[in-house]
Amino acid sequence: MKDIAKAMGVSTVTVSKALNDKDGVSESLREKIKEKAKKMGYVYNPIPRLMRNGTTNNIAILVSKKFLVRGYDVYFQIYETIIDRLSNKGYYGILEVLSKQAEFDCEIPRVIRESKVDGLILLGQISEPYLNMISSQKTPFVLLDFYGSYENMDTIVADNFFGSYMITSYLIKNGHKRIGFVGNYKATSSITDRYMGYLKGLIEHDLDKDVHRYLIMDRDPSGTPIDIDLPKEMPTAFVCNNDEVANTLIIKLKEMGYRVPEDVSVVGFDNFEKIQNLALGITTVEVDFITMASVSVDIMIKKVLDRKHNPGRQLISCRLVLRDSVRDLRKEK
Amino acid sequence: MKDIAKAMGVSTVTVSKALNDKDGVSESLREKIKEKAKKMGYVYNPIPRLMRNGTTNNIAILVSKKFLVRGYDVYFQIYETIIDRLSNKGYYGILEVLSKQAEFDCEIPRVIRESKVDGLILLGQISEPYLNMISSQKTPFVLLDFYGSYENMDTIVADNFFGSYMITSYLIKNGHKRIGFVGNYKATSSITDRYMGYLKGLIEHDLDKDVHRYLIMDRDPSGTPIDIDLPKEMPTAFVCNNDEVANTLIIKLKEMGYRVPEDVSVVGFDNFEKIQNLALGITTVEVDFITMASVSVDIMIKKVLDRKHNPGRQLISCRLVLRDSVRDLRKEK
DNA sequence: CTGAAAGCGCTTACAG
DNA sequence: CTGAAAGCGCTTACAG
Repeated sequence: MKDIAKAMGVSTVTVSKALNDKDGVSESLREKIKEKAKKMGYVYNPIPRLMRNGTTNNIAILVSKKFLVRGYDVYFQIYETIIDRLSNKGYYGILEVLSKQAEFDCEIPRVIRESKVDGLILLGQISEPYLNMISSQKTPFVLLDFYGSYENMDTIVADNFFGSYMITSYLIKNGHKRIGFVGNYKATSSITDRYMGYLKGLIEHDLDKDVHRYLIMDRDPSGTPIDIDLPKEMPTAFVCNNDEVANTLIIKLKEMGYRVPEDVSVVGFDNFEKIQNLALGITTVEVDFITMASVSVDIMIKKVLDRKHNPGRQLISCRLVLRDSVRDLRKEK
Repeated sequence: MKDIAKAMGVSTVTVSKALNDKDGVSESLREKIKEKAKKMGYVYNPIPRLMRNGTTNNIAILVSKKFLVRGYDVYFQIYETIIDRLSNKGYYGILEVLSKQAEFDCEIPRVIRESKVDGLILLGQISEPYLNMISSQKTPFVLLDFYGSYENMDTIVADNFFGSYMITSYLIKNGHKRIGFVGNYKATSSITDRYMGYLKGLIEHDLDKDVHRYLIMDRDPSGTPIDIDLPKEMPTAFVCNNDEVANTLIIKLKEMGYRVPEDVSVVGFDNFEKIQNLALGITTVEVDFITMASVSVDIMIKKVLDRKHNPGRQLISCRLVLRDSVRDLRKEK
């Protein structure tokens, strides 16, 4: 800029105004300055501006390593959407992956330690102590795809409770009475809510008596996957906490000689496309990850601009997707 | 910093030295200053330092949207590794996704336009005009997982040629003589090289006569997937340009009544774990994406630090992974 | 061991 | 319409 000013015989102030399309320069001068700048190969340096307003234009996305599962890349899809949305709003996204150890030690994320970002999107459930550490920092943040009993936290989640209630009710409407649930409801708030929705469905129809018999774990409380153990007495249908587990279950059932849906019905959650790349289409609940990601970015940016912005818990609605993995038991009676 | 200086009755220079563990402060003073800083909730602002040395500490990862395929997230895996490696080296990664349109228009990526990064990792093949545009910018860059006939470009690729030659030779050793190739060898340099390795294998054993008959497209030249058309006369084995296509092919063959590997053998490429989540293990070539990602980061940072660093084309070696999708035709003779 | 001065490259508020 | 002055928050080279 200084060079341009010198070359044109004007001040840097004028150059700055010209290049930024601000008032205070004549049109003809502006044109000439812009031309000269291009000719001289001038590249704008955004750092000083950031320094003035103490802002970085970066938003961090903090995600626990345990959620980055190969082949079931729901979170990558969300991440991509976040990046896209941030980009549209003039921001940049910086991904920080949280190791188990770092989460356990409540290590301050590097993006915060080094003041690299204006805000933080926490993608996927993290431990409460870690969350407390984050709250004690000054950086504004939102929770995406999980929540806790925390007050005043802004979080964006799918309406898991209602979605699960819907699909359970659908099974019941199709004549199922013994319905199992696959998932460790203690692992994340999403699974808890899906379990609660399932329970509500059962309770409404007085089908909850033997519910504990049909409860199957798919991971330990920390989220590490474990083998699925089928119950001795088989239900006629399973509500799985996500499509991946539904897929694994179907493979397992087939290995054991059960046909799906002829012998056992199976429903999933998420409507994750690639998993559906099977002979059998899985009936599931569609989670609108795109909207979730977009809303989280919008809220995040509002919070960056106005620290007092505090919209609370945002629920994104779900939708039933009917496919071929449920048998209609009514027809046969 | 100013506040701390005032509160302690020293200069900001001393505070700066104390907090950065630089010489020129007595140990006792340093301790006191650090304590005070913590008490006052001081957070370091990295921007001014960046301004001084005109650096951002950010590296951009530029990837075309067409490579972000759900469920076959090799590039997400690479991206994650890059982030991790960058983090270890004190850098941050910023992802920019390139739309088809932006690539076609040779739009300058936003990270460069806004001087957001010190360097650029181009992940996955992009058009030559686009690459020319990138070269004409001042930001140093490396190519990851593709290359062209370009001079002086630093690129990191798997040894696709040799890997494909290995697995083709393996098929031939197992008695196969009519071997097909699945993949559009015009789509990316990786597929071209895999095709060339396959051809070399055939040529060495004089099996290349009817090679065009067994060449099957899996995508158009721009990378959009197309349906696989099986040849009228079936070969005894297929070399697929990646595991995903191998998987699709196996499903297709099964639908048409062929058994794998009893009737037809199929091999893949990449050794992408999740795709292997099938009843049948696919014999394939393992591409060491982790090393590729790490090496690309190392080279990138060296280039940032020294613009003259120019190591050229780096080949990362591949490894055969034998599983169950190849029939040994020798045994039966 | 300590600090006054200058500077990183830009912008803003103000005076002319 | 134009520009001199001050400042963003830190660091470096130098003097004391």
